[in-house]
Amino acid sequence: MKSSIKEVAHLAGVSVATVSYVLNGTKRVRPETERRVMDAVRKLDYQINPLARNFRKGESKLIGFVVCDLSNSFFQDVAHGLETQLAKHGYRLILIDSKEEKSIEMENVRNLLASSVDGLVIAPTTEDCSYLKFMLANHPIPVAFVDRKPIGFESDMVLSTNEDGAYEAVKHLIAKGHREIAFVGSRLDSTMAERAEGYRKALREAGIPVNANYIRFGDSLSVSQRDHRHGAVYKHTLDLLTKHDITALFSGNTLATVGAFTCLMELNIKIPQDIAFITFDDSFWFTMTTPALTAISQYPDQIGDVAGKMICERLTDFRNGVDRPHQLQRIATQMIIRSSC
Amino acid sequence: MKSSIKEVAHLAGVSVATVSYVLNGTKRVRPETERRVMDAVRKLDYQINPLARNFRKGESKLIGFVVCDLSNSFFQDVAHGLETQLAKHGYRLILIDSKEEKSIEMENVRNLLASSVDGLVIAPTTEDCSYLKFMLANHPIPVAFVDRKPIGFESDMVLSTNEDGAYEAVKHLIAKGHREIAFVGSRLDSTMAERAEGYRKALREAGIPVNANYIRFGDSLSVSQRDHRHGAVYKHTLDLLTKHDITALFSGNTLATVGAFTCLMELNIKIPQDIAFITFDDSFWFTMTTPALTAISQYPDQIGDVAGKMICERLTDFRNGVDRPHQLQRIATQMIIRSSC
DNA sequence: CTGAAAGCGCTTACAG
DNA sequence: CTGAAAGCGCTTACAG
Repeated sequence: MKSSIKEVAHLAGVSVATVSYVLNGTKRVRPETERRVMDAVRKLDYQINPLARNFRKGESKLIGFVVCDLSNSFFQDVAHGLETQLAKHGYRLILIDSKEEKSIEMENVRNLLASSVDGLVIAPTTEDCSYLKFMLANHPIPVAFVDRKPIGFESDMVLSTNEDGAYEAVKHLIAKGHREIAFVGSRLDSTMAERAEGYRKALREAGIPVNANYIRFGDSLSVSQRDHRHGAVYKHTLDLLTKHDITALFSGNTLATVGAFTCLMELNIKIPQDIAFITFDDSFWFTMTTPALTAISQYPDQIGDVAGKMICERLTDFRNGVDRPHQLQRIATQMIIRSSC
Repeated sequence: MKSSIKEVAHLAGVSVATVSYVLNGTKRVRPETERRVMDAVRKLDYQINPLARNFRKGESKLIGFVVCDLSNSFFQDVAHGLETQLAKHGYRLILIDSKEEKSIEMENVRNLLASSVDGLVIAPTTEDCSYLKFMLANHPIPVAFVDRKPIGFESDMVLSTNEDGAYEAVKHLIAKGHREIAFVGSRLDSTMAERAEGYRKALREAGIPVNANYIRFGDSLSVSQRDHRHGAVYKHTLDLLTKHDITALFSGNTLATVGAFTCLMELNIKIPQDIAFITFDDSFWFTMTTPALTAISQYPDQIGDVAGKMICERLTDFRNGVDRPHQLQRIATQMIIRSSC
């Protein structure tokens, strides 16, 4: 069975304190002593008991990632980048899905706090995150938000350059001669608002009047990509296509693209001949459609990576009692031109 | 700050043992005493310290899921089902990606053991899992395998009905009049072998000779779906299409479909007119292609769910000292007919 | 440079 | 039905 520090100490002929010191490098010991300890460790195949250590140090080495919608591959990629970054610092990731329900998100945070995670990364379902003020009142731990801006709770954030990316997309459309450009998003939240702002900015700069009727948002009742095929965005697209004279469509995210593209397919509208199409966020299957879709690519694992760094920095700050102001980092997007515009 | 069981005991005027008993329901106490304890708990907003409890009980309440390829949405769905099931039993999931590298998988298992997970679910990168015998020698914990059969280590498994599903797919093709049917898989492993066997069985039953040259497997050098577009399966498909007279193609998994379908698109081959196409495993984007793809759907969250149940049963078995034989469960697949055949 | 000892917050035989 | 106490395996002031 597993051996403990006591047996190591006994075999090495030293105290448990000394064993702890050499194992953690937390105090200088004589080289000769260190050798004896390490020999004993090897002989017994000793491994530190993390349960005991965590308990003693009052940390779990666990970071929770509360994701608004885990079926969205964007967040899976964020999780991947986050996990990799955290592993470098000896932390593990616990992933948990909120299924776009605020109540589930709150429950998730509560559970995670109850299992004493050392930090939290949150992709919030909605902007209102004031509940965190209460929940974290007694156990202040670092929190970083990704993808969406919270309201009612100040903390670190990492987001894509939503406005710039959208601006670039629409500028590209305008350069191709389009003036009747519509924007569809799966739902109006802070992120989609930023993208809509980039859309407006590009139009304004080109002297094209902004038509409020060309800007459409869905509801967010459903979370599954399957359901989005004939969801609110599908209907908006249908309306835009049949009752308005648009020549180009800018989709605010992949979820919206699922609905918009399904509509385009069903109406048998030729892209880019009949309509130009561009979408924010890239997915690997955008090359398997006919035509392949031009997209503003985000870098989700970079977002996760940066969020992980922020959390780890905060954690060492906490230990050292330093307190830095919250920061917001933006990860640059990039336009990938394919065949849809 | 956080209060401890001692303060609760003090406030309630009882011993810490009693508090522990009522909190855990582990011994009968007088209703009156229980009330006093619960009052104190409420007054202090006391929450049990899981770090201390885990340490004391020698468990972490953590289950590790070591995934051969986390970028594959199939496994993300398995993880989702697993997580949901484990949560019901008070366990949390730690997800970790092996990127289809055996050495990373072994490293992951080692790390997870070092953080003392209570159980392990593994989607192995390759069949050889004999390393587990050594790693688990000193800390025997329950292990369940998903999706792929291991060799060299006996444990519980949950797999899809690969042979039956493939058989059904090929029978469907035969019923449509096809006789020159090729099979492509991303890589030859136990799962793909089972699917190939279903393919052969359907042919044999229909009296169609099995042409060994019609069965192709890729290598597994790359993990990313993007790279599979022009990977080994792409080349096999190109060869089958240009040098052989096949009329139908059965793809063994989504990764293979990425390569095969890309090839079909690039050669501008009309599906199903020029060639019929069916694939094992379903993905939501199969409705966004032209045409929509007929698929043998798997139920990954059910796989995860069952694996979770198995682990939890083993865990209670361990505690009670019972030892049951290992079991293999199969989750049924279902054919979803769309427009590609 | 090293050790004896306290203590982290629980759970659980054991005694009454 | 309840409590006093041991002990899980570490880390860390403190003393020498």
